[in-house]
Amino acid sequence: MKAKITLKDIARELEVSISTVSKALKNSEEISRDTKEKVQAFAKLYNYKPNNIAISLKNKRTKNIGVVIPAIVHHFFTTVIRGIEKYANAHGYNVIVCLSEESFDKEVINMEMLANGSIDGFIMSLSSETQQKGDYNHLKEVTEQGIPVVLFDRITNEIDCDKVVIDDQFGAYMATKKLIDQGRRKIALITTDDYLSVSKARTEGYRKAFEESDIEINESRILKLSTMGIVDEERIQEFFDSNEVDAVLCVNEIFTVYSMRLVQEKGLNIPNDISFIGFTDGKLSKYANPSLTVVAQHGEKMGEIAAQMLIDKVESEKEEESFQTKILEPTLVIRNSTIN
Amino acid sequence: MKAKITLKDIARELEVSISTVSKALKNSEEISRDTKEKVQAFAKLYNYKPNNIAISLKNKRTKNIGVVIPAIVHHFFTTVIRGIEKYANAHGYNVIVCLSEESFDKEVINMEMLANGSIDGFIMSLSSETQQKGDYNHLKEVTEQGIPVVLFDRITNEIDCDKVVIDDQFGAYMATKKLIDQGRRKIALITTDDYLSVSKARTEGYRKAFEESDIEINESRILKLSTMGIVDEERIQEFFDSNEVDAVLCVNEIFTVYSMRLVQEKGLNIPNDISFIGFTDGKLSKYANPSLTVVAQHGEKMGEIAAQMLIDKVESEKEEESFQTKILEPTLVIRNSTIN
DNA sequence: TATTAACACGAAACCGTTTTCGTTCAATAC
DNA sequence: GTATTGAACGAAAACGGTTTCGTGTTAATA
Repeated sequence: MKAKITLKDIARELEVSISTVSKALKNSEEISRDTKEKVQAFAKLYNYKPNNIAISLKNKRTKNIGVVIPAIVHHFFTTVIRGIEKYANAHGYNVIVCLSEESFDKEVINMEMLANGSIDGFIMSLSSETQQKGDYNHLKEVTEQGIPVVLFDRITNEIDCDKVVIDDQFGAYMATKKLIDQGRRKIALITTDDYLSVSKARTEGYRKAFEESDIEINESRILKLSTMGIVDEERIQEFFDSNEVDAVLCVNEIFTVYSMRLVQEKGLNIPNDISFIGFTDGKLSKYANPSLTVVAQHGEKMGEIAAQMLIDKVESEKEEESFQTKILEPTLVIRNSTIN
Repeated sequence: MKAKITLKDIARELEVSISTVSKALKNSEEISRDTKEKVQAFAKLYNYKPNNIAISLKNKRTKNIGVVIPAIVHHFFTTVIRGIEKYANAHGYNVIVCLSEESFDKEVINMEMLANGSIDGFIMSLSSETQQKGDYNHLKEVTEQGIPVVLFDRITNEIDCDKVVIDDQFGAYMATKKLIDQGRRKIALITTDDYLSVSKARTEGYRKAFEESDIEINESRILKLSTMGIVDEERIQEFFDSNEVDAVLCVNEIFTVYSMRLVQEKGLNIPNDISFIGFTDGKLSKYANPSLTVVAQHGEKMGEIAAQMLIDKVESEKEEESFQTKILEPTLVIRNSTIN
């Protein structure tokens, strides 16, 4: 086991000072050509690599980004991580991922762990419990300490920071409108409780499309399910047993594919008897049978933008308190669960 | 913006030395009750939290685990991350995730970035390009430096370290055997090139089941696809056009669901005309239509075990060079793509 | 010959901790 | 009254770098 070599080791071997070695490796003008070559050759030979921790301590910069998300098994979040990774790595940053598992406490603990020097900034999406409680003190604390934060997807207006979201309301509006235009009138909405910022916006978009077309909404056609844990299959079953619907808009992939299978088992044909539109352009949608028409959220893009915003803030010297909210346009990906 | 408070700040305010503050906060016997109370109260008031970076530098321990995986959009890997996170967080460790995107170069770069002090150990699954090249020098280097490594799923025998895998051969054997027992004889295998350790093992299991039942294998029923990029839909199409099969074993979810839709479009009934078994018990399988019988890999469990093995090594003082390979048993999850 | 400037390098502070090893002072023992 | 002990605290080194500010040497200039 050959231990890592340090500046001190090189200095000792070459009988120069640590400062000289440090400067020589940085190709400083101060150091003679001879010495530089000697030091650099030696460093290369012994595969010297500076210790990141020491550098972090000195510059008060870790080149690490903390990402706190509610879950990782949701396709949308994994695509966002991918986007973050992509941009961050290209700019020399590492990504530390922490899962809140939709729990307020875990979110707080994870942030505290990371906030004490481990990272230069946060990219996060709020846990549903946090949004339900409406308690954002942990976020306030880090921003007050001067740690930049970028919120994405599940955001809050109570915190002043950069944000990236898609226009969820428009996405739902667009989808609902399409269903209406195709002559559907009994359009169900399967969503989650309103405290989730995205679900609320999507519900609004759904309502807006109806209002604009002067169609009355049948409130019993709106089903609100819990975000926690597994899908409440029984409630979905009941819902379809007791409601007549000719189209369904769902706020995530799982709700959609599960519902689709249910109505197929009842003997209905998709999309002839009933149309489906989901949110998130993931694999479930792509490989569903029939393949699913969805509102694409462009998670990877979102991740890249979030990373860019964060790194910009981290690397900008000035302390301007100007925050922006980027709103991405969702797009409708037409597949076979709607009439073409 | 209130900046983070340090030991020095506390020391100055309270007119004691830094050492005293440090000891007081650790409840050292050396410090008088009075002073301890004073210091602790002050620290609490100003929400003092020690700087992780400084501590890392001092103890040469970061409490960070580096995870390098080929991709994150595969359900299996996300479940493993989840397991790692779970165990790691419970033991005070953070998880730094890096994606190699199946690229050898990215794998090397990521490891080098992390190996210079950022992490205490690695948990990783090899990129397909790495397995293809058979070049493991980057792994050798970190192990020689004394950094513990745990390999999972896609492993190599050329590196001495702890490993966690499922018994892929047995998994494939079990699945194939089941199909044979149900009277299927024209069983196709859709897999990837043999350089992927897992694919190789699965192919062996497939062969073993045939040998044991004294059935000749029709080599044209084995389809090898690339791991890179997207699914080669054309080759799958051709394959089914030119081969007569009554059952299919696929080494991942995507291959399976795509093939299923294809044969359904050709008018075949699953599972009556043709059975399907896939690998990985993910959402695609669960929500496919019909729901998919799979060989479950227990990714979360795998992640937990990997994290446990790594942390054990990291925290064990002694330098015993003993490595173990944990082999998890896969289980067959029976759903509706096979005859019950 | 004395002054000066450029050059090449080293000493030391610093980042924020931990920890070892004094040191001071008062109380006790002899 | 002196030596010993222990309690309570501080100084300083260490972790591994970066960076500022000397400093000694040499060569060019006055």
